[in-house]
Amino acid sequence: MIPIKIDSAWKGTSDCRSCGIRDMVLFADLNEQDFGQIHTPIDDLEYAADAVLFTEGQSAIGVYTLRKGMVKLVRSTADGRARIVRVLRPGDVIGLEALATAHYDTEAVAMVATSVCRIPLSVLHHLSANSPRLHVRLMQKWQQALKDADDWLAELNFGTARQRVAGLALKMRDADDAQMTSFFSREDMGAMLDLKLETVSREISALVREGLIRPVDKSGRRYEILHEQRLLMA
Amino acid sequence: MIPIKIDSAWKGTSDCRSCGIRDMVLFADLNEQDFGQIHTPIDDLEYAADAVLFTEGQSAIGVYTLRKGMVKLVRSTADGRARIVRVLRPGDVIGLEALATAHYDTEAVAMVATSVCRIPLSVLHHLSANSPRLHVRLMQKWQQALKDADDWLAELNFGTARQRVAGLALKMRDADDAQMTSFFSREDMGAMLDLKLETVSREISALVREGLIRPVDKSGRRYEILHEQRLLMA
DNA sequence: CGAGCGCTTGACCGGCGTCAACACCCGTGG
DNA sequence: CCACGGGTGTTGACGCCGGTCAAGCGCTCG
Repeated sequence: MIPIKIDSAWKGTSDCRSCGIRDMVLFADLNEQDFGQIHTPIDDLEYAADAVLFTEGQSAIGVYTLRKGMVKLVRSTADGRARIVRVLRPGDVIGLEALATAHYDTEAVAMVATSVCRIPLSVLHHLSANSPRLHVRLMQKWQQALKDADDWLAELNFGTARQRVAGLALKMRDADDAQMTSFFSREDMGAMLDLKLETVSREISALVREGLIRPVDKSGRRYEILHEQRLLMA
Repeated sequence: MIPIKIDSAWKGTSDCRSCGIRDMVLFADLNEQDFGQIHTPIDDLEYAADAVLFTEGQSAIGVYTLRKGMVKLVRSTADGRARIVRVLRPGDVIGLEALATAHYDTEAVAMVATSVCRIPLSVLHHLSANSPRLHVRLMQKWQQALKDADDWLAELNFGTARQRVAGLALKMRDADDAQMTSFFSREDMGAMLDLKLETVSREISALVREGLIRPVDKSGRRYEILHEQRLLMA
């Protein structure tokens, strides 16, 4: 059994008013009056790759906003296999379910060095009842999470191995540069796509050989998309 | 191309105060004051099997509560295949996403004769801001929908054909009688589990042959669970 | 009673899983 | 500076699960 890393660090409390990604996140359109109602500090936290933010079933402290990095949501099946249900990226909210149940439904693991801020449940409960602005944002985040979940099922877990890998390449494109995309360890990709790591590796090799994508590093994590149309077609 | 059935009927307006399944639904703990704020009628509707409640991308009138029957949520992939992402049962909410976007993200189709009530968006927007009781319920429904979505991905779309069919049998057990379970057309089951209908049929036959389940009708839709433990194990 | 649809079953084939060898990168220590 | 070792990714050989194609069966409903 490999010990679980909890390589994390507290980085101070956040001043959300000056947040660099505030326009993407829950607090996007709060006003001064709303901020005045926040009486519990919001912590900034950083996690190393493979660090665990929280585990499945754990009781919840707060809800996280992902500022930088990537986080995978992992479910363990009854017979012990691990399934990655989604990957979250900057601007996404982690652990929304805690608002309803005060427990996390899935395990959350940083895939690279990651920074987040953690908003206490009490703050969100108070504001969601008293700030229509947060209320609307919250609804949007729920809707986005549900749509993402359905997308993963409908687009990435349906069809041939080739279609799945191609689909993942397209889904994981950089926000700022649509030609670049990120892959993960072949094992993680397998857990996302319900394929074995050897199959993932083979399909990636095939896409490279046929000129649809091109590796840009030696670790097999970053690729350039050369032929978007042929990736879409399968 | 098979024409889409829209075999539905308006059955009057609902008096939610006396709803038979009120304790399961959004309006469970509204008080008289809350009901007083509902100024738009809530319609009761019935749909025949295969009738379409709404299509993917359609602009939304309201959010539905499923009173009786079963509804499948269907996504169409880029290359035209249909994927069933979830099946909803009595007490579930249909089309929650419309609260955030005023559009439906998936197609909803009745699988059997089904009755629903439709709550106008305006009513929910007003009440979710003014009734903390509805607010809490709404959050629970979002959380449940997201958990269901993740469950489908992690439990029913992972592993061998046998595991998937067994998993579906367990998931579709009756609410009031855990020994009984419902199946669907073999084609629909294939679209849920990412299997071909022949494979679904073969796996069901195998489970019957081995004595884990037993058919109780001639149409292949209702089965008795004889050996829950062996279904769980795969 | 016959047509049509959905379910089952069989034979065959191909894609993906399994097992294994090998390549490559990188950190460590001689 | 190179030798070594472990971890990750790639590639090959082979077998099996599930897909494909097709035939046949049993309901239901004209």
